[in-house]
Amino acid sequence: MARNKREVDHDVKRGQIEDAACRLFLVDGYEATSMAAVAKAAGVAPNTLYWYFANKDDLLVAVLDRHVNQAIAQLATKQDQPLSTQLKWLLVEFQRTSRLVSTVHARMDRSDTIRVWHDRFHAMLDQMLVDRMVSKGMSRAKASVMATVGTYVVEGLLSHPHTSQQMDKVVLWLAGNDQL
Amino acid sequence: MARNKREVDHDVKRGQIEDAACRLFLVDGYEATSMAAVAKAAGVAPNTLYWYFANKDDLLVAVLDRHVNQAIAQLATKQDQPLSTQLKWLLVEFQRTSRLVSTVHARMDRSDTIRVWHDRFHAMLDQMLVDRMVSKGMSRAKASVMATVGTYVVEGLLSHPHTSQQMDKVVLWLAGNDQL
DNA sequence: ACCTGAACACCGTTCAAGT
DNA sequence: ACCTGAACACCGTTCAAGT
Repeated sequence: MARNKREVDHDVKRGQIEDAACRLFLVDGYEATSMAAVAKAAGVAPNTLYWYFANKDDLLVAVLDRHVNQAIAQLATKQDQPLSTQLKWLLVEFQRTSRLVSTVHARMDRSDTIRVWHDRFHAMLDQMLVDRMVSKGMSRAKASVMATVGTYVVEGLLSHPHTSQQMDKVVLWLAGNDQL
Repeated sequence: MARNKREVDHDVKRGQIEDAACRLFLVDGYEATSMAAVAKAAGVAPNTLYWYFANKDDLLVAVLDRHVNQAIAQLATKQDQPLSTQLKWLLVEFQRTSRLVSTVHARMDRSDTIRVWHDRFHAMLDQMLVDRMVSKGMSRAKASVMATVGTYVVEGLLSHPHTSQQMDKVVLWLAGNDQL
């Protein structure tokens, strides 16, 4: 008897649950965060989550979309800065979410929802990268290869330990070679 | 009252459990395979597994070592073949275990055992690649960067869907650029 | 439409007891 | 030293019942 039934808008409450999940998934990781923990942080009973999300993977997708949309929005404000700067900013930005990258790959073949999201994300990223390189004068054939290479190198850098020097060297090579 | 106590050697039985786990982890994936399923396939009670392995991650490490040792042994017999052939063989070989690659990355920060194994594996692979490129006349500085790039591109190819044409193009670029 | 307490099936792991 | 049945704590999810 308090905050239920229309006292709070559906989307607002859904957003509050996403807030809690967002925070916990980043700090503790997806697998280490139980639905019970998310519910507690959001101030609801565990099963209430299932009114707003079909399952835990669905909640993950909502969290992922938040991160991606935020990154895209912030990147848009940096379009006129040098490309190496943008690349480095993107790396630092995604480093915070590197655990989620691993989680997505691990859950892809257990959850259709996650696999669809993953494939869509890569299609979008790939198109973005190819278009940029083509507009810089690179042939579409080469741009296609370099987009794939660039994506996987960044993913690898994110999910493996590195000295910042080694990382800088690789980013430098990438920026020079890709003509991003 | 049958196959217990010294009737079967410790290491042999441990190997039989690894056999079962190896098969199930590849077919169903690590997370989808319960310890109960491994035990059943090996013909023992679930808790018997814990006499031979400290926990599920320990069992995974044993399975991973099997795959790696097998791959190294087979690769050794191909040392005189062209490098692009070797690279392609390695890709196909590891493609069978691509789910385990994702699993290792996802479990790294929950399990010390897995993280240690992962870091060791990359150190070994990196040294192998760098040595080979240096022996082909590449500077150590460039070889270091290219080893990192090559490793991550291969990891990316393994864990993402691709047309075989796109994969061939990237491998070709890699073989040409790396001077592996 | 929204929320909940209680339950379900499953999981990795442990324990006490056996040989 | 090796093996087991039974139990434990936890998990994602569901159900019946409430407002």
